[in-house]
Amino acid sequence: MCPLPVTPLTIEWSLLGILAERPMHGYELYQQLVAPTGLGLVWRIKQSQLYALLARLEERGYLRVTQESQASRPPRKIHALTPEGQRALDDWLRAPVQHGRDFRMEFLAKVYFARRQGAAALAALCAAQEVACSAWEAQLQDTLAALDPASYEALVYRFRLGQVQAMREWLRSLAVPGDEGGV
Amino acid sequence: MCPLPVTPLTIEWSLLGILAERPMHGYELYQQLVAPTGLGLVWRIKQSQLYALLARLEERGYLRVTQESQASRPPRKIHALTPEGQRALDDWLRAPVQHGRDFRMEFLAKVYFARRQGAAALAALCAAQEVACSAWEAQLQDTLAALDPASYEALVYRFRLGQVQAMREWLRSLAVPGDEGGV
DNA sequence: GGCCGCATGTAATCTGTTACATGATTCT
DNA sequence: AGAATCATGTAACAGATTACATGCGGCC
Repeated sequence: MCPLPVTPLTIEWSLLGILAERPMHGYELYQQLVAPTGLGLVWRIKQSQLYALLARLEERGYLRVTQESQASRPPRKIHALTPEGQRALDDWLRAPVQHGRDFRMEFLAKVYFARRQGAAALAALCAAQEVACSAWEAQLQDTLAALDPASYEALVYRFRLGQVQAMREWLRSLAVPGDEGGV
Repeated sequence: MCPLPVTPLTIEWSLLGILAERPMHGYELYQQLVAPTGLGLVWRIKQSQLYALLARLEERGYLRVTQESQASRPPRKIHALTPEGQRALDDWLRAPVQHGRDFRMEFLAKVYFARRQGAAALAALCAAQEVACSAWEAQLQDTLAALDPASYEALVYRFRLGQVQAMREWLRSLAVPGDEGGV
């Protein structure tokens, strides 16, 4: 129904994720997002940008908005996921990230939502990501083997290798403990 | 002589770094930058953006530009560092990065230039960065100790801790080998 | 004849940041 | 009286990305 610029690719996924639990108005969503105890730890947003993103998500058909009047307060706009929004979110949640640079924010956000869905969802996500990570590692090892070990390139690849190995170790630590209960 | 928006904070440093070795025109600079054997590995730029950045650096007083006419080719603009540009570059090169997120691009670029200046410059940079990293690590350990180990926050901090530890290990590996010769 | 290399950019678009605007209510 | 909370945004600016523009010379 619109040009639909195909891919949401930032913090917008987190908005969908929060709205999946229950519909909310913008201000409340913002409170959730900046809470230092959860997602606010990995993704930040300005209040003014939030309203812009919500408008975009609505245009894209991922959200439906309804107004709720209040006595002596500005009316609230309640944002709810549409079926398309839900499906897009589910797809995103199951997919591993494809680049190391997307780990520290995007993947940690996925983990945030996967945990809320339960231990099985989390385990599936981690398994998928582990596959991706081990492919990266193999690729890095190969490239590295072909390089002069004293070159700048080799040094860069050794750095990336160390980062990826640390990611994999952390992924394994997620799977291990009796870690299914806590929020 | 202008408003001067204070801080260059991206790939612009790399432009200054390359021009510090010798003055160059934009097109040649671009070739250097995209070479897959060097900086092109960590920082990418579009050709059209390069010209915009060069203009900005000139306005800021870090570069001086002179034209060089050619027979039957568009004239070249040769960009050379000014003393202010050189000083800004030196300051940048000596300073460690202050956030983990700046490691994979910005710090690796610093290493690229520090290596060209010699083993001493590289060692100094690494030592400074090691101090910063060990402070991050201590901070993360402290925060982590105060958290419920089953919480999302703890999981995030454990991830960051792993990344920082891998950075430190890599920093140590840079200092070790007989690694002063190869460009 | 057509494409690649040389060498420069401009224009349009998109995204994010900063600052400001509104206006009632409740807290201190 | 003044500040903070609730709840929405708009406007102006800064930055990056994408696409397009120009024009010659040499190579296949």
